[in-house]
Amino acid sequence: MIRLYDSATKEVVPLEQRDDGKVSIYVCGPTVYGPPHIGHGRSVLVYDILRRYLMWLGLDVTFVSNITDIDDKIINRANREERQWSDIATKCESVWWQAMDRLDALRPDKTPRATEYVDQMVQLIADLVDAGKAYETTDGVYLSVEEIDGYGLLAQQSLEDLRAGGGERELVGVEKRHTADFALWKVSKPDEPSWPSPWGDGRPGWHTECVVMSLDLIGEGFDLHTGGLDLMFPHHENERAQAVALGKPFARHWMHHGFVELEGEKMSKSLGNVHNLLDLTDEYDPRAYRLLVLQSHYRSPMELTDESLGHALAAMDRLDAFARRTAELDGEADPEVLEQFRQAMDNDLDTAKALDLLFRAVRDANTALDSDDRDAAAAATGAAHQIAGALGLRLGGEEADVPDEIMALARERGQARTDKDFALADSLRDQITAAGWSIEDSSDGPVLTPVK
RNA sequence: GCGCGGAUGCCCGAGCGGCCUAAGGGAGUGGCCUGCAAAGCCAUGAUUCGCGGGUUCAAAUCCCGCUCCGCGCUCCA
Repeated sequence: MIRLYDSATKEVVPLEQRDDGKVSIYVCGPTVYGPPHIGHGRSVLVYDILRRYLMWLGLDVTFVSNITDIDDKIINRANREERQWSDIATKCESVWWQAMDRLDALRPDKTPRATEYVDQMVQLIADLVDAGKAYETTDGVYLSVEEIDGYGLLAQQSLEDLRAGGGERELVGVEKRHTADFALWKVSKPDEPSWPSPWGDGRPGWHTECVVMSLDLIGEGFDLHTGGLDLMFPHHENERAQAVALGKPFARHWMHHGFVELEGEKMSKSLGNVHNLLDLTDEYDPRAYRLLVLQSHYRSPMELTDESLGHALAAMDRLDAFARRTAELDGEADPEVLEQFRQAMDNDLDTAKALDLLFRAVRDANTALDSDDRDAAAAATGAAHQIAGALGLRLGGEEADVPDEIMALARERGQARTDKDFALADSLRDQITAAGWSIEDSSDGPVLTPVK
């Protein structure tokens, strides 16, 4: 069984499943108020890789990722730009999916939107109030964290230390009983979007959204809850607190991934060094980013530079060249390699090791082909394709349609080579190159590929 | 201030007590192959793992201190 680091226990433990053969995963999705940045990209890729691997193992995976389509940030932007908040949410959501598609991430099985769940959120908050775990103030409803067993589990800090805090805490909710108490319901100001509730018209707090949606769609005691390191506290802590307060079993396992860094600095909006994910995928083959994500461990910080992206691109070229060369081969994947792959992945998603195995398989296939051992080549090739597939790494790129004029030049060059007129052949090759194509002479004739 | 994590070759990054004379990728160099290339293959590269102590028969891996970096304690993947 796959073993993963659990942020709650700080140990690598088997991912126990609630139901045999099935895995339920809830990933905290984006708040749609702006374009996704490369940090979102890593998040999406990490969990896409996890999901594909579990599916490759033959498990029945239910993957839920929400869209937070109502939030202060959306409202603020709407006010600033004098637009409808819902207009911003809709536009940003479509851009989000566009970016995800470019990364070749599988769409979630379900994508609940917060606004579709307001009734259920109101119900949950009412239950918390009835249970004496939440209280009403003039600006909303708050959860009393002192009432929660084990609050601070994910924060890894005592309530006392949390209270001591950094000091820049915003002075919202001055009626709060404890600084760590958080809003379940926010009474809205005039002109703000609102929904009716027993505590006045308003909107749900962020932390309430994810508990309600996860429990509704994958149920109590679901298997895995994931997100970025920054969501551990307070967001996940607070989701859990609500479930605990109502005696509902929540996520059995917590997984958090590390940040993308740009030259040693965390990339965040406040630093202004945001790299738009769509810009990244415009400029680079998105597979290069996936490769980089695979190369580093999901919990480690990851450095992202033009240089590292360039290296990844070169590595992709190597994989693509391999795929082209082995396109005709067909055979059973080497079971020993697959077993090693499984062991690596089961060990807290050791994707770096998995890539190691992939590249070794590629080299083995090439070597076997060089010595005309087609059986060995086919076994290694099969393993390479299995691994790449399980990691969501598409090899070979698209079959390029070679334009007639390029084909004509290639044919002319072939004739020139047969005639041993190498000066002409070389000048034809120069023309082909200038037109944006590369030509390789393989044993099966020339291979034309567009230069990216 | 409190809590958590990181520092490995030219670059990115695995490894987390002996199998490390430290994966894999990229870049470099030399060779094989090729009409020449490209692709591919082979070879080469850290006597060393931020710094200083310590534990151990044995440490990149454990402990202590220091330096630098990141994350959380506030909205954030």
